[in-house]
Amino acid sequence: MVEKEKQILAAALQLFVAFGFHGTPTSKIAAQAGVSNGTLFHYFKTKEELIIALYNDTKADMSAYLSAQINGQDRLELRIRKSYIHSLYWALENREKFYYIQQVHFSPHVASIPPEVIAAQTEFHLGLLREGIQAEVLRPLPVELLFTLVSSHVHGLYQYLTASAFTADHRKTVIEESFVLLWDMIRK
Amino acid sequence: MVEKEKQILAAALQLFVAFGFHGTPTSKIAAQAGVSNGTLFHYFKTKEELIIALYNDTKADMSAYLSAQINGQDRLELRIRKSYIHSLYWALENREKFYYIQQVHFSPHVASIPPEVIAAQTEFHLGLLREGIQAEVLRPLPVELLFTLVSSHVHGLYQYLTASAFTADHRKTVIEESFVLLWDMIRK
DNA sequence: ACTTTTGTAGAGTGATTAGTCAATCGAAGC
DNA sequence: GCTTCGATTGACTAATCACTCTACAAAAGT
Repeated sequence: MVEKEKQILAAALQLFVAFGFHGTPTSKIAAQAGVSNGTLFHYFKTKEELIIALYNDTKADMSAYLSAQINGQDRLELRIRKSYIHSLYWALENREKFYYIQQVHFSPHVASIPPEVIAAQTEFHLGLLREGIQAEVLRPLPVELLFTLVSSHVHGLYQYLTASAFTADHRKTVIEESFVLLWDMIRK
Repeated sequence: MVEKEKQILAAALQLFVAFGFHGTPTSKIAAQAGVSNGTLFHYFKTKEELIIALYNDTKADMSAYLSAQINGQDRLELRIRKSYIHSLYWALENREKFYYIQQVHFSPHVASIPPEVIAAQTEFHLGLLREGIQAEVLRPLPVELLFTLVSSHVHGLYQYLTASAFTADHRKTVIEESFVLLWDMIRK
């Protein structure tokens, strides 16, 4: 049954986010997932392996969502716009997952993730930006700089939107207006 | 002796950043600080208290540095500019401390920090921005939005500058150019 | 049918660790 | 010199937790 594996991952996500890595014993994860202690270790050899598997699973989830939203036929600005806006939508709809990714990044467990795995995940976004520079749509800055400017914009907006309770409508407005600010900053 | 307390905080900073909260036992902190196990618990009743004390100490350090750099007589744009640039300089010169602040933010320990303590620390920056909006120097956006846009810009730049090894000169150029981008985004 | 593999359970274990405590030390005041 | 009291020590404890192991059940394969 792959079912149990998913249950374990779901339970781990909830508990890790709520209580941190140290604060959630494997026994509690197993209990919350409705499986025995031994079963957890049948699917994940160590707690560390579970932490990393959950990270990969979460990242894959986000990537899949983004890919589904963006149409390769659209013109570049629209693709960048969609990539920005839907990153935010995904984050807002999957707050635990979005938080978990950052939680892993600020923990010693990042060291266990092969750099090429992390690189692969940003490749899509870097590609978009590279295309923009080449087409002289975006400022001729280093791609990595553009990339961090855009990602931190996303993180900032996320923080702003989750700090207060806005209506879905107002959220949409803020997100779209914030893209205009971002776009004016990076466009040629 | 206040000396020992400082030694413990310094040791804790190094170890927490290198191995995470769970990964560093209090015994190792005491050893690295050159004091006994009991002494550590004489100064900090619990490990949690040590974590929080280190957080406050670090934040105070940053605030003191920033206050010293900014002259209340300067005109607003210069004060904002200095606040941006020196935040980055401090972060680059105190990477462990800067990292630690974020590490705490993505851990369950944030919950133990009274919200008003966190608020007090952002009050200075919010004040600058409020002044800018009132003087019609900055766009009439919600201050909190402006604030997160600026802070995430700082974080993004920090990440970019630490990911690769640049000369001090080149770093200075990038920081100054990035402020222009930011300023164009937020100014009226 | 029967053998093999795979999944599941949960009690058990060895190691680790936060925090305690009783004993000493040393400086300051008298 | 004596007393007091905070600082300091490090052995100790009680609890926790990651992980193992044995036993059993259920599929899958033949």
